[in-house]
Amino acid sequence: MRYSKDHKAETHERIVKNASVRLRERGAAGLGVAELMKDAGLTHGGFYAHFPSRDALIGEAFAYAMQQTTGRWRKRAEQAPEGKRLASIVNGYLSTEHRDDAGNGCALPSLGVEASRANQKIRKAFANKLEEMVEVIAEQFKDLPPKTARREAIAIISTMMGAMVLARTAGNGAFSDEILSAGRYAALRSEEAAKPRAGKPQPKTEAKTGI
Amino acid sequence: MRYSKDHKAETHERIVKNASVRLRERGAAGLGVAELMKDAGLTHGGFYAHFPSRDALIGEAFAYAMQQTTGRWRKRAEQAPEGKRLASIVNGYLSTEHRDDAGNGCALPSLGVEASRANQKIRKAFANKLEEMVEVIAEQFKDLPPKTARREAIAIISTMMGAMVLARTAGNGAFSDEILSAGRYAALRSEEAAKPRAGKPQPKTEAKTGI
DNA sequence: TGTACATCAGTGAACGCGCGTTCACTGATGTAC
DNA sequence: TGTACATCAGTGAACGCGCGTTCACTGATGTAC
Repeated sequence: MRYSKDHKAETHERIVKNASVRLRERGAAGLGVAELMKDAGLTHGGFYAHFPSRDALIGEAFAYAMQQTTGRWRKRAEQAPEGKRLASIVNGYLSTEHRDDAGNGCALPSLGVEASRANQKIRKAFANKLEEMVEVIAEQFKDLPPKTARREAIAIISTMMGAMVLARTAGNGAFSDEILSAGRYAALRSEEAAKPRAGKPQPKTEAKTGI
Repeated sequence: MRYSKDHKAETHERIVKNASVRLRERGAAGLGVAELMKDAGLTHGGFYAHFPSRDALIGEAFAYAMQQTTGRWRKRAEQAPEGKRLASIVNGYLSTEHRDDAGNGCALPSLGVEASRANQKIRKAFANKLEEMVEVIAEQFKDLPPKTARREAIAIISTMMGAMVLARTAGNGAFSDEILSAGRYAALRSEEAAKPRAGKPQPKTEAKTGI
């Protein structure tokens, strides 16, 4: 059979999107070429008309997951009314829906560790996307000096993604819900504490090692 | 050859310990039976005299990593002088040494995601160890009501492990160091903010979804 | 408008490598007598 | 004290399955004339 002009590109994209969901659900070790092609309604032989190798697809699937993630952060930051943006991001992030749907969720908790073990190309791309996320959050702290705003942003992202990983590890019962709740609390408190306000001293504890 | 009474048990333990380091470094997908036996100075055929299957070893390696992790948390909490315990834990955790030696480090950032994808036995064991870690940290907040102390503990652990994952993803340059620093700052600020003190209102932001 | 040919996304059988697993064997030392 | 036998942790060749990859082929539609 012969197909319309964009047919191949559409198929390619469908394979990558499916793979990106599976990648976030199960990690790279859980991705089989045959299964991915079946997901896309094809047989495994056609795979190499789209990708030079399985590794190449995994690279694209990583990239897609990361790009989708940063896009969503931006979108959410833009759509929420000013002053409630961080709360909107944090509450959406540390939700049971997000916890229970890793495949369509943020790439940081599902792929961060794997990215840190991957080849340099993936690591570098991942670090770049992380930088973007830091900037999106840092923009919510316009009153603070840039370095301080970045510090706040990094802290919030760390807390959110850490709580998400722990919540998923704990399953979906009371303990897991407690983790999500504690994470929301801490991330939003972070925001409170960071707002410079008359008469409220900045915390004095500072790092002792590692820099 | 014939060996001393404890020889087999010692070999078994050596294999498990090596595997646990490799597991934290590379994840379960990176563990090959032949390589692990070579690490222990043996040939691959003898593996099945020690373990019924590769999966069984991975289970033991998981358990060892988790048990070692909780043991260290306890030890560090006991050894530091009162009042500096949390700072000691946080600064030790979010150090470049820990970042650059995942194989001998905390099981949460290296194995948490993988545990959440593993079989129920590993998941359950992992969640139990996480509970222990929460309790170790919660004990540092003796002044707070138990539920609040747990919330603080969970927040600190989330921030620490999240920052560690992100720092490793970012490599070992300036951005990575910045993440460690921001994590230490936030985790220790969390401690400050949690201490009930006259005239200082508790933060009012509360979770909206997910519980 | 109709016919012959080219194109190329997709098919499915087959290959081959890596790796988990099996198994007959080894050989040093402990035990029985 | 010496001899025969039992034990069993470890050896290394071989098996076989899963899975990534290759390749000759298909067949519907576009293009040339």
